Amino acid sequence: MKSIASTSDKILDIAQSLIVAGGYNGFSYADISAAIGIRKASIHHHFPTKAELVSVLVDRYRKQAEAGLQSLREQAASPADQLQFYVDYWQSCIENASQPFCVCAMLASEMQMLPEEVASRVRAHFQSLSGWLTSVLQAGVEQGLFRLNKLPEEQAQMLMASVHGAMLSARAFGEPGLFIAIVAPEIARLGVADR
Amino acid sequence: MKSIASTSDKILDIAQSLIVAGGYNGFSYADISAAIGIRKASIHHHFPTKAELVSVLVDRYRKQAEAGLQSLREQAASPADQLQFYVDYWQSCIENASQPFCVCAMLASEMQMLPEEVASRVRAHFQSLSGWLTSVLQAGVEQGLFRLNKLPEEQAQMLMASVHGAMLSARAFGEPGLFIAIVAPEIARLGVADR
DNA sequence: ATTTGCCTACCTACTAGTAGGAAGCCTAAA
DNA sequence: TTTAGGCTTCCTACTAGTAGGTAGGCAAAT
Repeated sequence: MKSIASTSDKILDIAQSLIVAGGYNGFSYADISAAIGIRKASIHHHFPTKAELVSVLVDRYRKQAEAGLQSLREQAASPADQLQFYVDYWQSCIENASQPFCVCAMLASEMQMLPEEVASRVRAHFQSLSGWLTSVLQAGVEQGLFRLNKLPEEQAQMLMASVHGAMLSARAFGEPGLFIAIVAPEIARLGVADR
Repeated sequence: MKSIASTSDKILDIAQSLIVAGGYNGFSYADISAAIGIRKASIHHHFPTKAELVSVLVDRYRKQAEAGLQSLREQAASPADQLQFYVDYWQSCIENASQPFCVCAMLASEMQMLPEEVASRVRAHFQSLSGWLTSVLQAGVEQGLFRLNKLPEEQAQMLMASVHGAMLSARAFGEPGLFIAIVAPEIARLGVADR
């Protein structure tokens, strides 16, 4: 139970939800200020520049994501379950609107005009996510759970694209259920023959 | 040969490229002004408000897209070719960086903070695109070219998500070739057994 | 005694949008 | 044929508000 949340954590929390909603240019220090009842200048005390704030934010997000994915690989029974938990996580995020989009996917769409320090961190997240997916697929193949007709890294890229595209469609249509409707068949297809 | 381009067309052209790069909040009237050598106020003459400008822009984009997709269905030999031409179009756009992202996909990611008049138009594009894909898949099934294990509309949603996700990945990794690497196997998979 | 966290007060640059006028063009009446 | 009106397009000059960011002070904790 983490009852206390430091001011800088609160700043990052609200900034993250604002980025998820509207991207890098879709929020301002004034927005954060209004949301957590602190003056604009005080936010600059914690994060001198916007680029720095978002860099720290992405670092934090990456650390959380990598920890979560890592513990999934250690705890979940099989590679198939690991994938299932991964998409279930996003499904519930989207369904209850808590975090209805990946912050790095959001930022990736604005890649071309992101400060370089942010862009490189977003790229790094994409790399580590595709790496995780690749290794899960690889493990699944070795255990005879998956039968891929592509290399694991290629299949991982396809899967990742599906997940991000499904997020986008769910948002575009305003239908949260669309996410799992698109992604579920995609992962089901990896199974060998199946029951 | 359309040698002359009206001022309002030039405004829409540059606005579109700016949106593709940075989204709705990623450009300003000043940016357009600087790019085409006209004063800010003159742009307001053509498009009184930003929401109106982007609405007209999306309308124009939708008309072009629907015309293009429609003529594809009339001209391309088979449903398989139609899909191929569709992804080839985007591949070349991404490869030569002319239009390296769908303007509606870009706007869809910002859906939550778009003016309603813009949001509804973006939704409409997603609907007509998924409709086109559905009917092409349907025709392919009827001609014995495709064997789907999902309903055509479900398969169309999956395909659309793949395309948008692949655009995002290509952008995130800064590797244009990633787009076709993700999308090509996805459409190849639709074919019956194959040669 | 210094650091931390927040404040007031301010800055410059930029945002979308407005007011009003000048120049050119099209049409139609004189 | 000329001229008058109206429309289009662009301009300069401006507004109120917001952007990210800074300077300096004050109080409490270390």
